[in-house]
Amino acid sequence: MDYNFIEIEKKWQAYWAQHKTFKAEPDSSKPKYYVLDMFPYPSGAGLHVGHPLGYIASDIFSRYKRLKGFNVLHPMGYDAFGLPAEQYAIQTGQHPEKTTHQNVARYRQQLDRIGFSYDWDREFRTCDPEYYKWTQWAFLQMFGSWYDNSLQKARPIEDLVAAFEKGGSAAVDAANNDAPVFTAEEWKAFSEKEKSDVLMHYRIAYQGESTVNWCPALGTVLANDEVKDGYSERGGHPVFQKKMVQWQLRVSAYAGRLLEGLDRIDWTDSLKEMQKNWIGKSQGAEMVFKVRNGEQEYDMTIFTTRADTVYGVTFMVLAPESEWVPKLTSPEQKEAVDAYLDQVKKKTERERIAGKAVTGVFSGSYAVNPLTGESVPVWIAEYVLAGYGTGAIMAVPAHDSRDYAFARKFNLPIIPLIEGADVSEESYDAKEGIMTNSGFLNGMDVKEAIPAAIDYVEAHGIGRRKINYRIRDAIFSRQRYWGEPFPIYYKDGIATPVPEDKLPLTLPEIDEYKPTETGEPPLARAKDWTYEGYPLEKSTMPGFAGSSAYYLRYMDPRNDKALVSREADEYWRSVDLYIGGTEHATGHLIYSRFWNKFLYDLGYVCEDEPFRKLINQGMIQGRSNFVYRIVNTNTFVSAGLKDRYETTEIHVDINIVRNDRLDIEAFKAWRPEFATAEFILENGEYICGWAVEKMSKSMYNVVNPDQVCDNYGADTLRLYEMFLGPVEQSKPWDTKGIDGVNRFLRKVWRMFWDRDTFLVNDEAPTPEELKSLHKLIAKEQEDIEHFSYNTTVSAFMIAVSELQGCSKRAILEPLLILLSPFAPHIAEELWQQLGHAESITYASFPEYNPAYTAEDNVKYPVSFNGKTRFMVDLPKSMGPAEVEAAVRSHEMTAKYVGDMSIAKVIVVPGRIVNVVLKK
RNA sequence: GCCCUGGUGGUGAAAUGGUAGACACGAGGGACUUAAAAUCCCUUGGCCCGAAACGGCCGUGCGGGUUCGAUUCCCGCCCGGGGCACCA
Repeated sequence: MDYNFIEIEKKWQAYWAQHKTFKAEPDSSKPKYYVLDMFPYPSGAGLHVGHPLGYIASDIFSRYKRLKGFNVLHPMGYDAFGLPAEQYAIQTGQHPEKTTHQNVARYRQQLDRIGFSYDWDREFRTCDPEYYKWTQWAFLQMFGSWYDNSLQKARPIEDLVAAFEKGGSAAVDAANNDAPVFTAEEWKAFSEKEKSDVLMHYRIAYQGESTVNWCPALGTVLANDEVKDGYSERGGHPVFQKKMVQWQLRVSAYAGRLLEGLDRIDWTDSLKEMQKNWIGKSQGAEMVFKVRNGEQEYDMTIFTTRADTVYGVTFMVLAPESEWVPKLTSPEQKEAVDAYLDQVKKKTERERIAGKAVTGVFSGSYAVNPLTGESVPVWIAEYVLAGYGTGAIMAVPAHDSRDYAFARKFNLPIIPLIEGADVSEESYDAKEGIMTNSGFLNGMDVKEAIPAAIDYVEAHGIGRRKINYRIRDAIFSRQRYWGEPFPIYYKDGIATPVPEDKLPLTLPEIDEYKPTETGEPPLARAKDWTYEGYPLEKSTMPGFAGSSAYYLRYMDPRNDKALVSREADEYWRSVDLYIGGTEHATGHLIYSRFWNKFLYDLGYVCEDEPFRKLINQGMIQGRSNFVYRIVNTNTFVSAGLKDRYETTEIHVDINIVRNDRLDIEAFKAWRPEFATAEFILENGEYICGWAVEKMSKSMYNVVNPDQVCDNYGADTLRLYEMFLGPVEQSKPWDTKGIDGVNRFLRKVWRMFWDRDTFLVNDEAPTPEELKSLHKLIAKEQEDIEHFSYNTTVSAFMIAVSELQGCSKRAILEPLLILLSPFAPHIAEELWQQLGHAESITYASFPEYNPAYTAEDNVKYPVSFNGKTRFMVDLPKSMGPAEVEAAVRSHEMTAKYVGDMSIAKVIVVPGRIVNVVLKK
């Protein structure tokens, strides 16, 4: 019998589906293990060979854990709301639901061919109403909650109302956005609308005005992580800053916990670092400066991390969008300020970043330095950001490079505060040196001066210690159709939740997916988009809404009473292993952690962090091939000779190239213009050039997993993707090595079959055979736990070549179990041929017995003055003195000693012998 | 600019501080075969000596250091990949 992978794979995929082999149910008799892949967005292009890399790794881990006796939850689904389907709908008029459905079907088909051990009964799409009901539900919970800073947790909004009734706004320390100040009496006197407006400043899901990333081309706002270098991540359209009222999530309230939680989870350093950067904690102080515009005087708060430099403040700067700008613009300067603001507003985000030109305008007002009493001018400049700190800064040009550039441009004074600092050419930003020109701080080192200055400021009521975070609240509305509708309607202008028992609030049908002529979101086109006669919210939720809690839903996907039942949540708890790309570091992985912590605060889930361990799989890049056409001809020259001619490099479809050799006939047939092509060959072959590039259609370098499954089988694909290198590493897809892996599987097959003879026998294994097997058991165990799959595959190859010719059941049975996580189809087939009625999934991982691999002898490397010269086999039981004696009398020793003499012999028992020679 | 990563043959890569290059591809040679496919065996980091050798020298981006011994640890650079970036 031959190794017919096509039939074997079909057979076992059907078997697993039919027997629900991978169905997971809570089972208190077994330890649980939850392995999750970042679910895909089903795009129209289908899967390429890079997508399954992480899926294969997680599948191997899942199958391994099952063999180890764990109850494994390994689900899959689709992140199905999003822009591409909607853009396609706008262009074609086709309902995004339809495209999404088709794409999902195609993804499922492709996934099924690779033989994943998913529990498909738990599959869902984020655009299913039964699913997004719970996205809407979570939103309503956030709408109905506020964040208590003193308890550091979210609480029901009713608690806040009760506190206001008792003590007004001063009664609580709550996260808020510029909430007004009021007494208990004032609160009681507020109208319903006024109360609602006040509460809106506290809700965790709130509506508020803020500067947002507005993308006119997409007709929607975007979250910070959806903008890259001033362009939209999807589509690459320019993005502008604009003030708008939007739904937002108070992620910033959780900044401290998001940061501190990183210490308790097993993620890579680089990913934690990215999140730390994104959260951007900085410790400093808020300080109050008196500011004066003519007769008007105000207290203006600024944030600084360098309170020690307050003696060097020579001017103040406001962000153009700051609320202080109108207050502090003097009548004489009004025209200049307006012109400046106008100019700033017209810039795209891109221009603002890229230009880095120093711009600004004087406001006409002055501020008083609270320590020196000196008066300094207040400027307006775009290098100060409205969204960070208070949107206003004290400028210390001597010790801040941005302030320095500004001072130079506008001729403002620069006062150095650190002894010996030369500020004639550039600012001295380093936090080291001895303070000078700084009153009571003089003589201190900067490191002492910072806390000393803050202490002073606090003692004199000028300011207080403050921690600022860079992370912003997440903009949560999109002016789009293909997303979750907000379960919010407007009753007399008050945002009111649709009752929970009316969820899901399903997307209405509309006839066109574009925004309306008046610029309203597409939902404005829906007939009767109202609730009990009141208008419903017309924007929809962003892409990350549906992916923020999907891992919880997998625990209990068909529950229509709760997002997840208490029992299911307490059994599965959180994701033990999460595999996905780094591109979600500052998006999904932040939002999910936030979302989970919120649900945790309200007692809906029992774990505070959703993903205990996270592995980032690398990207698989494409390996493109090129042909070289001699200019103005239809003649192509082989890569090795191309330098002799003037040529143009042309991408050639990698499907007509094998090992960089071009299939000339296929090339002629590829495109009509090449039909008459001529070739200059080397050694009778046309050698193509190559390059590693992103996998994309336009570079003709996309490798589709289906092709690989057709040619080599899913088991080979799985093994090969692992063999390619460490999972975390990015690498080009290169089919060169795939034959080796396929050869290995055929070798395994031949341990069982010689043509039509079934070879397996019941002979007792030899010590050597047991040693090979147990070395492999130990290696696989060790490697899988460390996600080092490539070395496991190598270990398999070594074991199989050592075991060549061995067809003993006692060896082959455990070998198949070891192989099954990697190459499950072939393992199942041979397992069945060994007479097992049940799937190999239910087998147990073989027990490692160190006795079989133990060596009686130790191989000592013998070094002379550090150069290892030879190895000597000595019994393990030998003591250091005996080892030394054996080495001294070894025949090779005399040769290396030569005319020198032995000064001493260093023996590290079990490790090394080093002979130190001297003249 | 700041932070994180990585740098080893023709290629993908492997090495608890202990014979660098396992394993695999590719390449070369051979066996089997009418032939091909498949399979199996040998060689394969560079240079040198040699009839041969378990012969010599060099070699893990570069320069230092620690050590009997460094791909591995420490310091200073160079280059690639990724992230953040007027964050006061």
